[in-house]
Amino acid sequence: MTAMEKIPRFFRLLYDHFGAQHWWPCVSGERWEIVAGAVLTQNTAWTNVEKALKNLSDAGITTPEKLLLLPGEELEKLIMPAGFFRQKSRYLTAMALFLSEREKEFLERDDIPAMRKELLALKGVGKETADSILLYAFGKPVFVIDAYTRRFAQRHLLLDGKMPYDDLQAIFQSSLENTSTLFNEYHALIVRLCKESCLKKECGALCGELFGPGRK
DNA sequence: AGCCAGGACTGAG
DNA sequence: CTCAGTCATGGC
Repeated sequence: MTAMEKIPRFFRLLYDHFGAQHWWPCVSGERWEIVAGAVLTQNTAWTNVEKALKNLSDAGITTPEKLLLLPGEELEKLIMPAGFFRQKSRYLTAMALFLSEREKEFLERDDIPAMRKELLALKGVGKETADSILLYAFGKPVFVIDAYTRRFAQRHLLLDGKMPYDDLQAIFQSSLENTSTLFNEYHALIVRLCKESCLKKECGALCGELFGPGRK
């Protein structure tokens, strides 16, 4: 079975086993919290991101506009638990500046490649962060490739886990109906699977049960 | 005591 | 293009 054949089938298996995940995980559901989380989670455990997000929420920073009123030093203190706080405070400020001007327009626009380029032009926004924002904050049909997706592709789709980002993304997107709800669920299910039974980069009994023998 | 986590930037080769 | 070094905290 080819990867393109496996991808839709494995979604069914995951969905039937775990059910709907309703991502992105966040407290308020505010768009800004999703965007901030996407930046803060860069190479950082989500438990630490949650602490930073709670600090921001408690401080009343729930929109890009409110963040822009906060002195940079204060911002650094609030997000400290998420690590890399000096860079990330600048990244968040740049993002807030951008969104305070373009957020409305982004909601209605449909030219995904153009929006992606604009996000990628911001300091601190790479492909994964840009795509997470497009999918989870703006509901655009973009498949997010992260460390979990690569692990899943390597172990179960028998692909080269370190192939270029856009190539791996193209495989997923050409194997599925391009809808944000599907891409949202699929990525969430991959994360759920990895957290549940792919710890230490190896799969437990569940993976074998769902997909059959994969790669060592 | 390390090692790692839902990356991205910079500089060098 | 690939690669190492850098950034920082908290949990295990």
